[in-house]
Amino acid sequence: MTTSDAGPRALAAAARLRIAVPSVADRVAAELRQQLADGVLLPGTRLTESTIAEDLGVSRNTVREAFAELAAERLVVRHPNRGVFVASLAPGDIHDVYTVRRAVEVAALRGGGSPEQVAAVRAAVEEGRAAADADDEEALGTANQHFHRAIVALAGSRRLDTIMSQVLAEMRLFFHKATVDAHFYRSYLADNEQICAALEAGEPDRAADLLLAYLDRSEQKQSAVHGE
Amino acid sequence: MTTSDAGPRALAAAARLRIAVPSVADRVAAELRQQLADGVLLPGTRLTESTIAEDLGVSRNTVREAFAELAAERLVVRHPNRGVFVASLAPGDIHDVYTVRRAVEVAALRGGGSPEQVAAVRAAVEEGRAAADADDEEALGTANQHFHRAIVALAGSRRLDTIMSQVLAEMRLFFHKATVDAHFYRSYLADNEQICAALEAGEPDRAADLLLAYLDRSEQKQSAVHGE
DNA sequence: CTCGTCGAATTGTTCAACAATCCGACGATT
DNA sequence: AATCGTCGGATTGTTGAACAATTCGACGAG
Repeated sequence: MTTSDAGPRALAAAARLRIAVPSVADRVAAELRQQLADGVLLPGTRLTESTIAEDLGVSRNTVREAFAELAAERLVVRHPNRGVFVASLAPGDIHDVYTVRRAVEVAALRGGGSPEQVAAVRAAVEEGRAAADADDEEALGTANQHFHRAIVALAGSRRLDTIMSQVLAEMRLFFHKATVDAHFYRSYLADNEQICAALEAGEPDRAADLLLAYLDRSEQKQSAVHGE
Repeated sequence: MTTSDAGPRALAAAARLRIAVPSVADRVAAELRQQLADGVLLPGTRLTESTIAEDLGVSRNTVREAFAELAAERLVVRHPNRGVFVASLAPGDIHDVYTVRRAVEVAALRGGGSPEQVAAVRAAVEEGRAAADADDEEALGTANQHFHRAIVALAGSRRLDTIMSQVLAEMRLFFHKATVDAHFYRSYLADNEQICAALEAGEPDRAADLLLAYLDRSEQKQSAVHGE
């Protein structure tokens, strides 16, 4: 046996270290998730099993499993016997999503957090500031997500983290309309700074109140942009 | 065409009314969920695809789809190439679950709620009282779940409701040990009554504080029962 | 006693087939 | 002309079989 074919062995080693190599269905789901986040697939778009199976060179059954993953994350909806469609959020859904965010983020923030966790929040704030200086709207958006993810991470709960991830993924679905406004995220910079400062000052309750006000404002903006 | 074969047509009618008839995979998932809740399948048990496929008279692929559903709900875990196992919660997971409950339930309760929603909470309290009078431990447990579900329902958020449903489903997985103590749920009756009363009195914040204390106590009890 | 190898069992994935369902188009009836 | 039923194509839901990849335990060599 020669040493030239490092492929299979490297994968096996990775599997042992990382516990597992992602399955094909997982990779398909990841690819679709990416396209959803990038806005390649817009809300309401129909996803045909056979088409995607061909495009990605996998079996229709595998695509089906990927759909199950995405449906569980609410990124797509299944209409029995009709197909799966990219999820589209109604005005009511916007309020619903923000209700979850208020519950999760405020609770996490109110609990304070370890110095390292607080430092992560600070890092996200600085990341946003840097993006703003560079006029990089895209980086500004992701920095904002990092900020809110860091806040939830304060609670140190795996389940809360995944809930937040899903909510953010859902929001990316209908954020594309909003990002046309270049000043959209920028207005949040000051809020993030204030919240972070309050947290660092050992006043998590005040920080939580600020966050609550921020979320209410954000919801109003989103609702305004999104139809009535 | 005769009128004797009402089968297919009845199903079609149901489909039109209910939007859809549950798919086979959904029914398989429901069956497994039931067995998990009933304690027929204990944590750590391995679920073999072919066995379940035979037992339920469905295809292995369909079982696979059902597994995907359950995995998304964290009721089972997939070990790649090894199989799926009934999820078992470590001590850390208990705290994790209660962290989610504190975030979700307290936030929902603090928001108050419509008179009908409050009435639903009251109904759950009375349901528990009746079960206690009848010495029906099982009914007492489900009444308790109804109570907490009703609290979350105060927020009127579909997403929060499903999150709560999943958390409760997870808890049923490791509650079987605890229910040996006949007085386990009974001790919660007074708490529920107090919380409900505060809510009805228009003091949601006080109710939330009571609930918070209740959840902390509940977590301690669970941790004590469950290993260290 | 440790290590490597072999083999059985199970999972991951594909493929092909068929029933059930949906949807649009076409045509008949009023 | 508009409405309604019917038909046919396309897609999904589900099955069954097949095969590669992987795991795990057992067996045997050193």
